[in-house]
Amino acid sequence: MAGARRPGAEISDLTAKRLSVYLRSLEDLQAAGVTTVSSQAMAEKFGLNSAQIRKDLACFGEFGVRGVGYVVADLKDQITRILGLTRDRKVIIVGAGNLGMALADYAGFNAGGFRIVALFDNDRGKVGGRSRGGVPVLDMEALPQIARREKAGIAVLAVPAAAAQKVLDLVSRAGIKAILNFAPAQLKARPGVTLKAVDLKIQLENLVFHLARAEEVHR
Amino acid sequence: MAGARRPGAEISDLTAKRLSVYLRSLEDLQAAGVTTVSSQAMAEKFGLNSAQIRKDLACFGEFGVRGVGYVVADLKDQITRILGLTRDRKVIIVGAGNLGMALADYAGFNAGGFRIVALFDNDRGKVGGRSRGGVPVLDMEALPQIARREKAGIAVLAVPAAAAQKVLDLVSRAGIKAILNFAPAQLKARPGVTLKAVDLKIQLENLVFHLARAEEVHR
DNA sequence: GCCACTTTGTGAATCGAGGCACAAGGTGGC
DNA sequence: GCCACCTTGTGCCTCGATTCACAAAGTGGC
Repeated sequence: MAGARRPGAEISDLTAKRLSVYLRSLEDLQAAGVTTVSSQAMAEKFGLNSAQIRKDLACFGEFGVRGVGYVVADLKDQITRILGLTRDRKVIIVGAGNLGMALADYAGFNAGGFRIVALFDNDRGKVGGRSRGGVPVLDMEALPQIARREKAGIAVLAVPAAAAQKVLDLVSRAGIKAILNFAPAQLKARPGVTLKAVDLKIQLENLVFHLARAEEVHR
Repeated sequence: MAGARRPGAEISDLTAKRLSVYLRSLEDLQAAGVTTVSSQAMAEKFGLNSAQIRKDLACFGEFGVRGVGYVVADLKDQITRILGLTRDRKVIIVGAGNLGMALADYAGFNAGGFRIVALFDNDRGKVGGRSRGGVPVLDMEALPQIARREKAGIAVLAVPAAAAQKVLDLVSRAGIKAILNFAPAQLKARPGVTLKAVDLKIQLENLVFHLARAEEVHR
């Protein structure tokens, strides 16, 4: 049975994130020549509950074979399809500072269906240059036009916090519907736009919080 | 009633993350000259429920004044103390590739009580150099010694996925108890070590998932 | 000093995610 | 073809997080 989707079922974001994890694991398994895998085996591999894995997968159809498990190659294809990774996606990065430049060249970003087409900055000194990996730095004013022409679906914000909301509005108006924000600021996206934040400072502070608690108990 | 902590109460990680968000907001308010703020006002500021904010704060004592709200300066100090941000923390970064180098110079990482003392890499070609911002790149073999001498509390992993688990074990053995992992891999930390993952690929894939769903509905 | 008003702190209700346990369904041996 | 065995898919339960709603407590005006 092919791809019997259930359009009504609302998928939790947590489930979607786990699907990415499963996919990565399946790629490893496939590379290792494994052809089938049970939910139990996958669960042990990364400290999850096997029922959870089965439930996550069951959201989208019945991919498993009872008594056997899941066929690695099939499941990989299914998840790839579910996640929408069947076609390439173009990404633009706004902010050509340290972080923006590094992200532009970061291998993890330019693989697996993602391609970074341009960096944007409003600093005339940076415009016209390229990242070490060759991604061009363009003027912010060209963003709407380029974004539409290239059909960029995703924007990464690597700008200072103070500018972030303004830039978010700009890229939203340019028709981009998915945004990854690295700026340390709580932004508001208009409906229909998906906004994810990667807040490094909060992550660090959270680590310190755990450290401080551990020290306290120790005392 | 100064800092009436409740040692028994277990604090959720979600609460701790929100405290960081509150702290940032309080800094803004203080800079803007605001002296008191109500939970209601903060809630509106970033789309949260006011009861949640009050409950988060109530975990650690009674900081508010009924009928008035919270005194911005006091609350800021309290949260700073709760999060353990009263003293500086030294951070090491493992992996001097694009990402590691960028993180070393990233302003958000070298502020607010964090200081990056060194990068480590096992590539002899990189060892001996410095990041643009001046952070030295040292040999991986020196890591345990340097980490202990500098009393580094936090390690950031910016190494390839294949090496990540090994590096995690190494820094754990060096006495580091808090680790931020950027490698796209599911790692296992020993008990007593806090491990947080920032998985950029999963974030991107998650965005694509939302895009794909939106496109589907559109059709 | 008293009262109307505001906002906190918190018990109770609600909601959602994760885990358990088992019936349903498929496989391979004979 | 039948049977013992294995693993999926799923109803039910548990637990924690969020939200609601209200009594308690402080403020400012008069």
